[in-house]
Amino acid sequence: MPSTTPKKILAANVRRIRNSTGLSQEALADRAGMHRTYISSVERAERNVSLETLFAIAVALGVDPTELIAAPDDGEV
Amino acid sequence: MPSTTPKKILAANVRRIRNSTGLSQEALADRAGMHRTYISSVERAERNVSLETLFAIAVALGVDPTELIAAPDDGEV
DNA sequence: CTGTGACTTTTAGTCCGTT
DNA sequence: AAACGGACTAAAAGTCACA
Repeated sequence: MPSTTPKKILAANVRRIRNSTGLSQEALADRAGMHRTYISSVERAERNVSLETLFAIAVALGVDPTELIAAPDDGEV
Repeated sequence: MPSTTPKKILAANVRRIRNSTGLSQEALADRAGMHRTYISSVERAERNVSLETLFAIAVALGVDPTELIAAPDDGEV
Protein backbone atom coordinates (compact mmCIF):
# COMPACT_ATOMS: atom_id res chain seq x y z
CA MET A 1 0.00 0.00 0.00
CA PRO A 2 1.56 3.15 -1.29
CA SER A 3 1.65 6.39 0.66
CA THR A 4 -0.58 7.86 -1.99
CA THR A 5 -1.21 11.48 -1.26
CA PRO A 6 -3.73 13.66 -3.09
CA LYS A 7 -0.89 15.53 -4.72
CA LYS A 8 0.71 12.35 -5.98
CA ILE A 9 -2.55 11.08 -7.40
CA LEU A 10 -3.12 14.33 -9.24
CA ALA A 11 0.48 14.49 -10.43
CA ALA A 12 0.40 10.99 -11.88
CA ASN A 13 -2.95 11.50 -13.56
CA VAL A 14 -2.01 14.81 -15.12
CA ARG A 15 1.26 13.49 -16.44
CA ARG A 16 -0.24 10.28 -17.77
CA ILE A 17 -3.13 12.01 -19.52
CA ARG A 18 -0.97 14.83 -20.83
CA ASN A 19 1.51 12.39 -22.30
CA SER A 20 -1.27 10.40 -23.90
CA THR A 21 -2.37 13.55 -25.70
CA GLY A 22 1.10 14.42 -26.87
CA LEU A 23 0.95 17.87 -25.30
CA SER A 24 4.02 19.45 -23.76
CA GLN A 25 3.85 21.00 -20.31
CA GLU A 26 4.13 24.34 -22.01
CA ALA A 27 1.25 23.63 -24.38
CA LEU A 28 -0.94 22.39 -21.55
CA ALA A 29 -0.11 25.39 -19.41
CA ASP A 30 -1.03 27.62 -22.29
CA ARG A 31 -4.39 25.92 -22.80
CA ALA A 32 -5.18 26.05 -19.12
CA GLY A 33 -4.14 29.67 -18.85
CA MET A 34 -1.31 28.90 -16.47
CA HIS A 35 2.40 29.06 -16.33
CA ARG A 36 4.70 26.41 -17.61
CA THR A 37 6.55 26.20 -14.32
CA TYR A 38 3.34 25.67 -12.42
CA ILE A 39 2.29 22.63 -14.44
CA SER A 40 5.79 21.28 -14.01
CA SER A 41 5.45 21.75 -10.29
CA VAL A 42 2.04 20.07 -10.22
CA GLU A 43 3.40 17.04 -12.07
CA ARG A 44 6.14 16.73 -9.49
CA ALA A 45 3.47 16.54 -6.78
CA GLU A 46 4.66 19.74 -5.19
CA ARG A 47 1.43 21.68 -5.52
CA ASN A 48 -1.81 21.58 -3.65
CA VAL A 49 -3.98 22.98 -6.43
CA SER A 50 -7.27 24.75 -5.89
CA LEU A 51 -10.66 23.48 -7.10
CA GLU A 52 -10.86 25.99 -9.94
CA THR A 53 -7.37 25.12 -11.08
CA LEU A 54 -8.22 21.43 -10.97
CA PHE A 55 -11.19 22.02 -13.25
CA ALA A 56 -9.18 24.26 -15.56
CA ILE A 57 -6.54 21.57 -16.01
CA ALA A 58 -9.23 18.97 -16.65
CA VAL A 59 -10.80 21.12 -19.35
CA ALA A 60 -7.42 21.76 -20.93
CA LEU A 61 -6.78 18.02 -21.00
CA GLY A 62 -10.26 17.30 -22.31
CA VAL A 63 -11.21 15.00 -19.46
CA ASP A 64 -13.66 15.00 -16.59
CA PRO A 65 -12.31 16.61 -13.40
CA THR A 66 -13.01 13.40 -11.51
CA GLU A 67 -10.45 11.61 -13.68
CA LEU A 68 -7.69 13.77 -12.28
CA ILE A 69 -8.23 12.70 -8.70
CA ALA A 70 -9.23 9.11 -9.32
CA ALA A 71 -6.99 6.71 -7.45
CA PRO A 72 -4.74 4.59 -9.67
CA ASP A 73 -6.56 1.41 -10.57
CA ASP A 74 -4.10 -1.21 -9.46
CA GLY A 75 -5.96 -4.35 -10.30
CA GLU A 76 -7.42 -3.51 -13.67
CA VAL A 77 -7.41 -7.08 -14.98
CA MET B 1 -28.26 25.97 -18.66
CA PRO B 2 -26.77 25.87 -15.24
CA SER B 3 -23.98 28.30 -14.53
CA THR B 4 -22.49 25.41 -12.65
CA THR B 5 -19.19 26.44 -11.22
CA PRO B 6 -16.77 24.09 -9.50
CA LYS B 7 -17.54 25.75 -6.19
CA LYS B 8 -21.27 25.22 -6.63
CA ILE B 9 -20.83 21.59 -7.57
CA LEU B 10 -18.73 20.97 -4.49
CA ALA B 11 -21.09 22.92 -2.26
CA ALA B 12 -24.12 20.99 -3.41
CA ASN B 13 -22.41 17.63 -3.09
CA VAL B 14 -21.05 18.30 0.36
CA ARG B 15 -24.38 19.51 1.66
CA ARG B 16 -26.33 16.67 0.08
CA ILE B 17 -23.99 13.98 1.33
CA ARG B 18 -23.64 15.53 4.76
CA ASN B 19 -27.40 15.73 5.16
CA SER B 20 -27.78 12.15 4.05
CA THR B 21 -25.45 11.12 6.86
CA GLY B 22 -27.27 13.15 9.45
CA LEU B 23 -24.15 15.04 10.43
CA SER B 24 -24.28 18.69 11.39
CA GLN B 25 -21.82 21.15 9.90
CA GLU B 26 -20.21 21.25 13.29
CA ALA B 27 -19.82 17.48 13.48
CA LEU B 28 -18.43 17.30 9.97
CA ALA B 29 -15.99 20.11 10.66
CA ASP B 30 -14.85 18.28 13.74
CA ARG B 31 -14.26 15.06 11.84
CA ALA B 32 -12.40 16.83 9.10
CA GLY B 33 -10.31 18.81 11.53
CA MET B 34 -11.72 22.10 10.36
CA HIS B 35 -13.65 24.98 11.75
CA ARG B 36 -17.45 24.97 11.74
CA THR B 37 -17.64 28.25 9.84
CA TYR B 38 -15.29 26.97 7.19
CA ILE B 39 -17.60 24.09 6.29
CA SER B 40 -20.50 26.52 6.30
CA SER B 41 -18.59 28.69 3.89
CA VAL B 42 -17.79 25.74 1.62
CA GLU B 43 -21.45 24.74 1.48
CA ARG B 44 -22.36 28.25 0.45
CA ALA B 45 -19.97 27.96 -2.51
CA GLU B 46 -17.79 30.72 -1.20
CA ARG B 47 -14.59 28.75 -0.97
CA ASN B 48 -12.27 27.56 -3.66
CA VAL B 49 -10.89 24.68 -1.62
CA SER B 50 -7.53 23.07 -2.17
CA LEU B 51 -6.90 19.46 -3.15
CA GLU B 52 -5.91 18.42 0.36
CA THR B 53 -8.98 20.05 1.84
CA LEU B 54 -11.16 18.34 -0.76
CA PHE B 55 -9.75 14.96 0.21
CA ALA B 56 -10.06 15.68 3.92
CA ILE B 57 -13.74 16.51 3.54
CA ALA B 58 -14.29 13.39 1.45
CA VAL B 59 -12.70 11.22 4.12
CA ALA B 60 -14.77 12.89 6.84
CA LEU B 61 -17.91 12.18 4.82
CA GLY B 62 -16.83 8.64 4.08
CA VAL B 63 -17.01 9.01 0.34
CA ASP B 64 -14.61 8.98 -2.57
CA PRO B 65 -13.15 12.41 -3.38
CA THR B 66 -14.45 12.08 -6.93
CA GLU B 67 -18.00 12.10 -5.58
CA LEU B 68 -17.53 15.61 -4.28
CA ILE B 69 -16.78 17.08 -7.67
CA ALA B 70 -19.06 14.93 -9.78
CA ALA B 71 -21.50 17.01 -11.76
CA PRO B 72 -25.12 16.69 -10.64
CA ASP B 73 -26.69 13.80 -12.41
CA ASP B 74 -29.58 15.35 -14.21
CA GLY B 75 -31.17 12.33 -15.75
CA GLU B 76 -30.79 9.68 -13.11
CA VAL B 77 -33.21 7.10 -14.45
C1' DC C 1 -27.21 24.60 14.38
C1' DT C 2 -26.09 27.83 10.65
C1' DG C 3 -24.97 32.38 7.97
C1' DT C 4 -21.98 36.09 7.48
C1' DG C 5 -18.37 39.79 7.30
C1' DA C 6 -14.05 40.90 8.79
C1' DC C 7 -9.77 39.56 9.77
C1' DT C 8 -4.54 37.40 9.89
C1' DT C 9 -1.55 33.71 8.41
C1' DT C 10 -0.26 30.55 5.07
C1' DT C 11 0.10 29.00 0.49
C1' DA C 12 -1.32 28.98 -4.38
C1' DG C 13 0.20 30.74 -8.57
C1' DT C 14 3.33 34.15 -11.52
C1' DC C 15 7.45 35.40 -13.48
C1' DC C 16 12.34 36.07 -13.65
C1' DG C 17 16.09 33.07 -14.32
C1' DT C 18 19.73 28.64 -14.75
C1' DT C 19 20.64 23.80 -15.57
C1' DA D 1 11.05 20.07 -23.60
C1' DA D 2 11.52 19.78 -18.71
C1' DA D 3 13.50 20.33 -13.58
C1' DC D 4 14.35 23.61 -10.33
C1' DG D 5 15.14 28.06 -7.48
C1' DG D 6 14.13 32.88 -5.75
C1' DA D 7 11.17 36.62 -5.22
C1' DC D 8 6.98 38.28 -5.65
C1' DT D 9 1.45 38.95 -5.64
C1' DA D 10 -3.17 36.95 -5.36
C1' DA D 11 -5.85 34.02 -3.03
C1' DA D 12 -6.94 30.04 0.25
C1' DA D 13 -6.73 28.54 5.09
C1' DG D 14 -8.27 29.21 9.33
C1' DT D 15 -10.56 31.94 13.22
C1' DC D 16 -13.98 35.01 15.59
C1' DA D 17 -18.10 37.73 17.14
C1' DC D 18 -22.53 38.19 16.33
C1' DA D 19 -26.99 37.63 14.00
